Amino acid sequence: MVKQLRYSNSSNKVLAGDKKEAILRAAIKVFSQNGFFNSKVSDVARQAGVADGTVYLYFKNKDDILHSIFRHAMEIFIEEAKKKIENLDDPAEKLRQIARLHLEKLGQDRDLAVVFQVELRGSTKFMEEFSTTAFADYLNIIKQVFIEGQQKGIFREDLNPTVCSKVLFGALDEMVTNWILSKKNYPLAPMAETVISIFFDGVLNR
Amino acid sequence: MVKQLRYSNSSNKVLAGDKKEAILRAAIKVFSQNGFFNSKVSDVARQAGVADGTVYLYFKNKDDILHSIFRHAMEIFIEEAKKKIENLDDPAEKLRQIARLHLEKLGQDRDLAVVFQVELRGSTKFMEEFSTTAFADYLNIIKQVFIEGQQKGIFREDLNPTVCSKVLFGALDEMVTNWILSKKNYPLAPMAETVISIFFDGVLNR
Amino acid sequence: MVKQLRYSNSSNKVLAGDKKEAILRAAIKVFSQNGFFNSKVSDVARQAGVADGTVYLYFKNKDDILHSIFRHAMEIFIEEAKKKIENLDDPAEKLRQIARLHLEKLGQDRDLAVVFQVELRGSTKFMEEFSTTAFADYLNIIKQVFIEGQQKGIFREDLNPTVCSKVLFGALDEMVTNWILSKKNYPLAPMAETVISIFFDGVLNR
Amino acid sequence: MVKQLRYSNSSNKVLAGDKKEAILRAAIKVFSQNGFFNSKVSDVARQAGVADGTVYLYFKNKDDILHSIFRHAMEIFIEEAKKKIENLDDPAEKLRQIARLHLEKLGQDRDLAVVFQVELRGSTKFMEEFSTTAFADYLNIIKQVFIEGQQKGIFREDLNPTVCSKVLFGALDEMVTNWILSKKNYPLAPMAETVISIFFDGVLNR
DNA sequence: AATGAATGAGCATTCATTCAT
DNA sequence: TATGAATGAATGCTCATTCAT
Repeated sequence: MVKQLRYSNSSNKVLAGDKKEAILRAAIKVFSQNGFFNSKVSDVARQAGVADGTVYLYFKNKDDILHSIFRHAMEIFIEEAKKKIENLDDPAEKLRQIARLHLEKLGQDRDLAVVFQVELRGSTKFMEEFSTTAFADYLNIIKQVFIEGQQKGIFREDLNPTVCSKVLFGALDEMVTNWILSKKNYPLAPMAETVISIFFDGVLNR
Repeated sequence: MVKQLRYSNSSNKVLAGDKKEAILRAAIKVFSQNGFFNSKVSDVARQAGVADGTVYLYFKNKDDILHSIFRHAMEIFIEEAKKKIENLDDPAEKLRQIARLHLEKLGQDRDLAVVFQVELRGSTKFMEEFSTTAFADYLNIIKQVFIEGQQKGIFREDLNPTVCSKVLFGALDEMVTNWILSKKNYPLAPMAETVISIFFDGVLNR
Repeated sequence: MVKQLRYSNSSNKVLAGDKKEAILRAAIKVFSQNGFFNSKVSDVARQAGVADGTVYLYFKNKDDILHSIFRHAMEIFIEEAKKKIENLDDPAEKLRQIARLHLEKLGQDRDLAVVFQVELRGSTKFMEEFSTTAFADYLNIIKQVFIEGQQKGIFREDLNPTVCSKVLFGALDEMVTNWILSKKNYPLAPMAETVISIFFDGVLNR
Repeated sequence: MVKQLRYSNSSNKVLAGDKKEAILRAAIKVFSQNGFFNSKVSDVARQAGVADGTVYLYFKNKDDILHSIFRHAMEIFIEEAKKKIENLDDPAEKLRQIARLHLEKLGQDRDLAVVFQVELRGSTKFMEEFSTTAFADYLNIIKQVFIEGQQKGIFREDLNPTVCSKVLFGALDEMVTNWILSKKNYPLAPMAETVISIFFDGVLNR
C-alpha cells in the first residue's frame, strides 16, 4: 500500500524523495512494533538510517508522520481501486474487487495493517480528521457503486446506500483487525469472498 | 453499560463500592473528552472528587482503570445479552436482540462509546488482551447462536460461523464508530434493524 | 534584598514557604554563575536540594523563576526604601538614603546583583515588562522626592524630574555593573556618597 | 555607528566586504527584533540574502557576529569621538560633544541601540570582555578629558575621575535604555544637554 | 566563494506513582 | 481509608555548525 523505495539507477546518489519514503517505511515498522505513543522519533530515525533532525526536514512533527502514512497509503489505495473498477460494468463485481483489494493490500503489509487498524484508531483527533477526508472518499466510492447497483436493479432499493457501504466496510475492517491480532498466520485476501457472499446473499437459508 | 452510582440512602456516607464506581464514571468521562493518553490521573481524580492518591487505592495504575472500564462494561453487557436471549427460541430473533442491545447500550452512553470505539483501540497491548477475553466471549455468544441457527436449518451451512459472527460484529461496530464521530445526533439503536436485514437477506435484489 | 531562609524553630519540618525561597536562592546562585540561558532547571533543583519536578510546584516555568527573583527583591527593596525615607524631611537626605540603600543591598549580595545587572537585561521581553512595573515604581519614588525638593526650593526647577531620576538611577546602576565586573573586591556602598555629591553639586569647580 | 552598505557602482557585483557588512546589518536587525538568543543564524542569513553556510565564511560562530557588531560600532564611534574633540580646547565642551555624539549615534539607529542596550548585556561573558576592551577605551577617553579638566581647574579636584566618567556614562546609558523601551518616539540626542547640565552643575539650587 | 542538506547534542516540562502523615 | 506534596524518568524538537558539492 506504499510505494517501494526507489534508488537512482544511474548513480549511487539516493533520490531526494527516497529519504522521505525511507522515513515513512521506518515509521510504519516502528509504530507497528511499539505503538505510536511508545515510539520515539529517534527510533524512527535510527530505523531509517538518518539523524533525528533529518526527520524534521521532511515532517512537521511526530503526528505528521502518522498522518502522512495514512494519506500516502490511502492515496495509492484509492487510485488503484478506481482503476480496478473503471473497466467493469457489474456493480456487484466492482464491490467484490474492492473488497478483495482492501484485504489484499493490507494482507501484504502487516506492519502497515497494524498502523491502520490500531495506531490510527487511538485518538479522536485522528479519527475525526480521517473520517472526513480520505476515508470518506473510500466509503463514498463504495456508496456510489451501490447506488449504481440500485439503479440497475441489482441491489435492494429499500436499503440506505450509506449504511450499506458502512456495513461492508465494517465487516472488512473487522477481518483485518482479527487478522493482525491473530496468532495464526492465515492469508487475509480469500476472506473477501466470504464477506461478499454474506453481504450479497445474507446468512439466511432459502 | 455501567451501573449507575448508588448512594447509601440511610446515611450521608458514600458506600465503599460507590467510590470505585465514581472513579470509573469519572474516567469514562475524562477519557472520552481528552483521550486516554492525554488524560491525567489527576483529572480523573478531580472529576471523581477524590485525591490523586485515592485512585491508587482502587486501581493498580492508569492502564488498570481503562481495563476496568472495559471489563466492567462487558460483564454487564454479556450478562444482559444472555438474559435477553435465554427465553427465545428463534436464533434469528436472538441475533436481532443482541444487535439491538449492542447499539442501545452504547447509544445510551456516548462517553462510554467513545472509550470503547476509540480509546480502547489505540494499543495492540489492549487489543490483544481484549480480543482474547471478554470480547472473545461476546463473539462466541454470537457464534453459538449462529451455529444453533445452522443446526435448525435457518442459516446457510456453507458459511463459517466464526467469520459470520465477525461480520455481524464488524458491521455493528462500524455503526457505533460512525455515530460517535458524527456531528449529527441521530439515534443509534434503530440502525440495528438495517444491519440485521442486510446480514440476514443480503443486499441483492430477488 | 531577599529574605533569608527561615527554618521552623519549633520542629525540624521545613516551612512550606521555605522551599520556594530555597529554590529562589538556588536560582540566584545558579543564574549568576552560569547565566540564565545557560542554566538548566535541573541545576537549580539540585542546588536547592529538590527534585526537578518540585520546581514546577512553585514556579510556572524557568522564566517565572527569573521574574520572581526580580519581583521578590524589588518588593523588599521598595518597602525598605519607603520606610527609610518616610521619617525624613529633607528631600536631599532622602535621595542620599535611597542611593545608599541601592548600593548597600546589591553590595551585600553579589549573586543577586549579577542577576539584576546582567541576567535581567538580556531580553527586551523582560526589560519591557520590568521597566513598566516594579522598576517604574522605584524610579517614581525618586521622582516624587525630586519634585518635593523642587517645591521646597532645594532642587533646580529648570530640570525635568523624570530625567533627573533616570540620571541618578543610571549613575548608581553603572556603579553596580562595574562593581560586579570588577576583579577587585571593593565595597560598593560608599560610592553612594560620590554619586550623590556629583548629582547634587555637579563636577564643575566654583 | 555602523558604516552604510556600499555597493559597487561600476558593476552589479557586490564587493566582498559588503557581504560581510550585509550580514552585520542583517544581524543587527534580526537580533534587535527577536533578541540574540531567539535569533537563528538562518534568520540572519535569510535577512542578508545569503545561504546559512556563507555566514560561517565571515564569522567564526553566532557569538562572533555579536562581538563583531560591538567591535565594529565601537571602532567607528571612538574614532569619530576622538576626531570631534581633537580640535577643542575646553574639556567641558569636549564632554558635551561626546555626550551628544553618544546619543546622536544610537538615536539614529534604533536597531543598533537595542543590540547595545539589551542584547549585549545578557551575558557576563560578553560583559566582562567588553568592559575590558573597547568599552574601557571609551570610558578612558572620558576619564582623560576629565583629568585634563581637573588640571585646568575646571572640574572639582576632590572627585575620582574614574567614578565621574562612570557616572556620566551611566546617565547617558540610562537615557538610551529608556529611549528604546519607550513607546513614545522622542528624539534622543537633545537629552545630552540635560544630562550634561546635571553632570556639570548638579541638581541643587544656588 | 557559496550553498543548503544533514547532523546530533542538548533541555524544559509533564505526569504517573509513591508514601509520610 | 484518604490525602496531596514530592519525585524523577522520559522525550519531542530546535538550531548552530559542518562539509560534500
